Amino acid sequence: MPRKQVTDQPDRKPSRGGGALRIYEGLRHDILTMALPPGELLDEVTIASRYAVSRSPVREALIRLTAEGLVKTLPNKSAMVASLNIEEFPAYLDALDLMQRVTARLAASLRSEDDLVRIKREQAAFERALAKHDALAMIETNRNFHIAISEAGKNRHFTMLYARLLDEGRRMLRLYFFSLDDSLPPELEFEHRKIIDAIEAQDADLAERLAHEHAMQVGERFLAYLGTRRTADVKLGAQEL
Amino acid sequence: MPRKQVTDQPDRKPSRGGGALRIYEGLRHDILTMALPPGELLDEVTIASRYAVSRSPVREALIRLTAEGLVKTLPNKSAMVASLNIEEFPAYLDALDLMQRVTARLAASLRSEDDLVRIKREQAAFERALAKHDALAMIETNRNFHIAISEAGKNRHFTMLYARLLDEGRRMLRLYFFSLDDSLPPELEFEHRKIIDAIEAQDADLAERLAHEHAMQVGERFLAYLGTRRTADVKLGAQEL
DNA sequence: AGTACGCAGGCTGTATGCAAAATCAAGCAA
DNA sequence: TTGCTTGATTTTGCATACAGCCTGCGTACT
Repeated sequence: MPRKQVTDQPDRKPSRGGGALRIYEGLRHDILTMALPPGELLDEVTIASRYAVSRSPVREALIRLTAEGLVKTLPNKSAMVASLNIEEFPAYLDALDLMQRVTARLAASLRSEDDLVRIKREQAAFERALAKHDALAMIETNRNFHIAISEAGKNRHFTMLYARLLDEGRRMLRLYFFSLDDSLPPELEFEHRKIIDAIEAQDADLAERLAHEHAMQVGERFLAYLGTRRTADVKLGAQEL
Repeated sequence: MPRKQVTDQPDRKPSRGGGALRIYEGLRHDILTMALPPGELLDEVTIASRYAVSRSPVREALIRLTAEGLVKTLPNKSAMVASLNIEEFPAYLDALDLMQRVTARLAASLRSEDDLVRIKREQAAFERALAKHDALAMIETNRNFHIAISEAGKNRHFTMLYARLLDEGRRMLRLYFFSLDDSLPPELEFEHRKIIDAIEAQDADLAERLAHEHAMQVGERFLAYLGTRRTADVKLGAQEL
């Protein structure tokens, strides 16, 4: 006879209500890691069969992702993964900079001891990912580090926008890391640590300035990546360009 | 014989896809105007019957509203209109102030002539609503005025957060206007005009300062409203308090 | 040859059906 | 009276059914 289930975690039924959430998180993860590249078509029946559910929860997940801006949908047509528009990069960087500055400043002023230990824990996770050259983990832990700072600032609205910006950025960072072959300029680690020190010392002005510099650094690195020309030294033979 | 339809607007079928949008906009409007007060239960079948559709498009609308934070939903329970949490007011005001400042500054720097005429058009609509003592129209045109400024700043992310904040604020303003019996201190009109002038003159510093003062004014007015005690001078008879 | 039309297939938007979960009330026990 | 259990009812979450829109291809016509 079938033995009684004691631990209820292992093969517990998807507990009514978990379906849509599972798909939402799955799609979200795949989009942010670029497993689903920008422009990829997300037709409902394909996704439904992939997750072994009906179209209803898929639809719910797509609606939520659309509301977050990660998915675009045209009426009566398939949804698709939102593309990252390079022409919006300046505006993106402006927004990221401002949020980074304001969250760092607020965190320095309002942090509790608990906030501090959480920030340090996230930074430790980031450094572990860095040591392992695990690009995906780096991106995710970097995001979590900054979110932890933002939450120490205790302003829901700033945290929400900042989280959206950082998630949007995850896809750009993914491109960047691809180009770096999963190794990373370790300055990021030191920049993070200096920010932590400023927050710990409750020096709001310093925290803001460091956060600003950090944002500028990230922006410059990404621009430098966009500037890399891998075919510049390829000899193209006799024809003149 | 039935005459041929030439104009296709009048009784055109809800054109497949309009259903969910109609419900979304309807609910959104009712929530923002407090026709649906915070905490109101939104059960799907009731709404579905009210809009004469099935539960599917209702569900879509509720999901979208939930993603926007206007509706809260607990698993396996009815959705409800999100409550405005008074304890979050300081954080709200911080966010509103920052967004107002940054959008005004950007608008002053980046505005085009078209932006300017649109801003002035929205302001004209606001002044008309003001003259008519139409509280609902005032609230809506005020929002549109500020959104127009934000869009002149040409940063999608700021505009998005700002729009959310202003919409959230519409519900608080509604309370405020209720207390004022639809009359409004006309300083708002002059504050708006001064901001427009600064944007027109492309004086970013001035625009930011005025926007900041405007935000502070609105915050103070709302706090003053919260401070009004209408029963303070009521004689309660013999019993000592 | 090139274009317009039509039809079939696929996909989305909406409606409906069904079962798990929650809520409520009555009944029972303490 | 109070608290707990139980059954009915309501409501959500998911599955399925159906209908309209879009696409693509084939065919006929210019």
